[in-house]
Amino acid sequence: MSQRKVSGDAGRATIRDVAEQAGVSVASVSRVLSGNYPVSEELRRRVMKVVRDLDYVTNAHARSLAGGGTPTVAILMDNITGAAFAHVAKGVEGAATLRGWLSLVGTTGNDPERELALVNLMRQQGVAAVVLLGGAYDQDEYQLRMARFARSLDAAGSRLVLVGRPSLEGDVPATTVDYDNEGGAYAMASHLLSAGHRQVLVLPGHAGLSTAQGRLRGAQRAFEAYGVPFVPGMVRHGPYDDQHGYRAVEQALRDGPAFTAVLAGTDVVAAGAMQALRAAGLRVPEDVSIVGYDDIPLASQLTPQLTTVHVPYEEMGRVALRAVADLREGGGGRRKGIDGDHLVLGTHVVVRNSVRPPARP
Amino acid sequence: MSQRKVSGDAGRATIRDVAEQAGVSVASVSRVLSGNYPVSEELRRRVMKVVRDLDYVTNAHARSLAGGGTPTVAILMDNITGAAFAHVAKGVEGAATLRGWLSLVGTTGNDPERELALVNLMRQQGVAAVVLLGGAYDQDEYQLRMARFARSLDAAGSRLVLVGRPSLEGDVPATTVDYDNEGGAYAMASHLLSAGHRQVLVLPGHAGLSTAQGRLRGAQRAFEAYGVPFVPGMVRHGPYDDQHGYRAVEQALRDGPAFTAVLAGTDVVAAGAMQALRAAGLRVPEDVSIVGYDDIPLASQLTPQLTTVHVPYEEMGRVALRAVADLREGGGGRRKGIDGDHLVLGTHVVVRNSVRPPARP
DNA sequence: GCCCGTGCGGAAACCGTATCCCATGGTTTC
DNA sequence: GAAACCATGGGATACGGTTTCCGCACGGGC
Repeated sequence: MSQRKVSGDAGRATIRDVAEQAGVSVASVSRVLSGNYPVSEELRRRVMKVVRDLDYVTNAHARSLAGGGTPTVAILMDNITGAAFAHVAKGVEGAATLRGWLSLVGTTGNDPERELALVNLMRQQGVAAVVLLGGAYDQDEYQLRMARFARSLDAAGSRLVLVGRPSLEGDVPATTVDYDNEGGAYAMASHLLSAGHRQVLVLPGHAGLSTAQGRLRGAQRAFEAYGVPFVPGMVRHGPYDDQHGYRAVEQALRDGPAFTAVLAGTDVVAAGAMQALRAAGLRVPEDVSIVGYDDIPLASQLTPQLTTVHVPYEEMGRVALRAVADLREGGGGRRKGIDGDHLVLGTHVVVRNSVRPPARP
Repeated sequence: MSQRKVSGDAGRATIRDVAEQAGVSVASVSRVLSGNYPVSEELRRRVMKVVRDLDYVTNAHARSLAGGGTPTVAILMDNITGAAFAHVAKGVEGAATLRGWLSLVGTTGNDPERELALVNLMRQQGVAAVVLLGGAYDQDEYQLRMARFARSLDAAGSRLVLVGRPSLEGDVPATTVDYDNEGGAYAMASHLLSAGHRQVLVLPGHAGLSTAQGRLRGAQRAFEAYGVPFVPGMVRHGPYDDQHGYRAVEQALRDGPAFTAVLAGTDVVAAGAMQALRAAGLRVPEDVSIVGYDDIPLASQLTPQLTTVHVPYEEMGRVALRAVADLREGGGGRRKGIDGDHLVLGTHVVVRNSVRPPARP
């Protein structure tokens, strides 16, 4: 009676167990399972029967160690419950699954420490790519931190992908997938201006956030293009949540300035703004027009349905994954600076029912 | 000049590189890093310096293989973008991160084949637990399939956790985390009935879905308790999306029967219903009352804010992870049938502004 | 001054799989 | 008929860690 391993004990069956029970060598089992080596029909049958009997699955860790293994992509974001992020994640995950890749998910809660810890954790896992989602605060420090991440991942044969974040300056091994944030805001503001609005309450988001800054710039440019003075006092910064939308509108209604339209930084902010207007007895869009940004499902679930900027979040996720997959298959040669490092997708205004020309007072 | 490995080549540094450069043995490096063995301060300093210099991280696959490794939990769901699922996922992920666990995510797209493939994939990964989210169709076949999954995972030292799904009959090694679905529906329907509504359009969801069935049963029981006949013709089955809510209401308004309130199966369905009512020129709640289920953020973003049933999704996620973590730490002894295999969390009605007593015609 | 206990570092045996290299037996070719 | 060849299967090794077992050096107590 051998000391090796009590048959039928807990824990999973190994390839050795299969080999032993089938009366073949370990190498043969491996070959049957991976199928990249000619084996006789007889051998295949014998092995597969034992595999089924033992309900054997290969150990992914061992396989990875030995060189094979399925590639894994890590998705890191602030918060899974954000609709926009969730759509990007869906895009990444879907594209990953399509080519047999695995997806890991981690949330940073907007904490640089946790971000660092997670990137390191992913590096340990030997992921093929780390996808970082969402806007960034504190630009200068951000650039340095990301550059470190990028080089560190690159050294480990992995790749940093920035989605919806500012791309990196200098010669940094990273891929950026972005959308025309400022252009979308420009178009959205133009839509309001061309409807005749001149007094627009602007809620771009948190002042330090890169996406908010871009959306504000786009709006400003539209005002300039229309020759309408852009009054800084009409801008209210704050987080991307409905409470901020509510409070900002509530306060503006109480303390001024007067406005005939609200340009919200996201659909969620617009939802809050809409509630505040209703609470004050104002009708949308008859009394006040309102527009959002992102085009998440919420936008079409509100009444009236929200005119907003469509951002192809899910496709950004797919594109991000495709980019790293291509890079990985395209050959190991570092193709620094080649186009494909920075992809920009278009945005467009989706016209629904939340905008009307301003009422003549 | 050794053939071993060209220093500075691509690929990550190994523990051997660190040992060599620090002039110590591999074992010492391992001991410094895992910290479960006394080492001198001098050694620690020397090793850590090289670790930083080389930007070394341990190889998680190798570590797992050797016995250690960070536990991983797999979250499998239909669709990441569903708000309710996302909250559960957040709960699981948060609790996992809290104890240093990793989270894998996969989406099944409601395809049993993909579910099977994913469960196998997770088994290969050696995950500590597989968490399956969401209601189930086709009860009898579901029971068999899950029982197989459960046993298969159990044999591999892993654990199946069902969240918001029917629990398994018989002696199956699985954990279920559920909420009082039927009770919530009972309370919600009672709320409408006690406000005086007698003609209620019921949109419970897809006829074959376990959650929809529970919500319908709860509503029925409430009608019985109030002595109000439950008219099957007032029930409209369909998917959990806003289009279904819209169409069902639109059609009922056109073809009858008459109703003074809508009992929607989810908040999203309620949002669609609300739109249809508005489109028909009816006011909510003055003309028609409406209630939802789930209490996702959407519920409080609609106007009027939706009265709905709060389901503690995020906590369910946390509870699910805690359950498997406890099981794993509590000792290997299979404690079949012990309480803790089936956890049920409470639900409660959240009263907002979408219900009024019916207008006297 | 010797002995023994203690503390720490090194060598080696695993973990489970993929793959390289070689052995074997039968078939083809000259 | 012998040599070369093909197809197939087995043994050994590498992957990058962790951990056990051992031995060495050092210091204190008698």
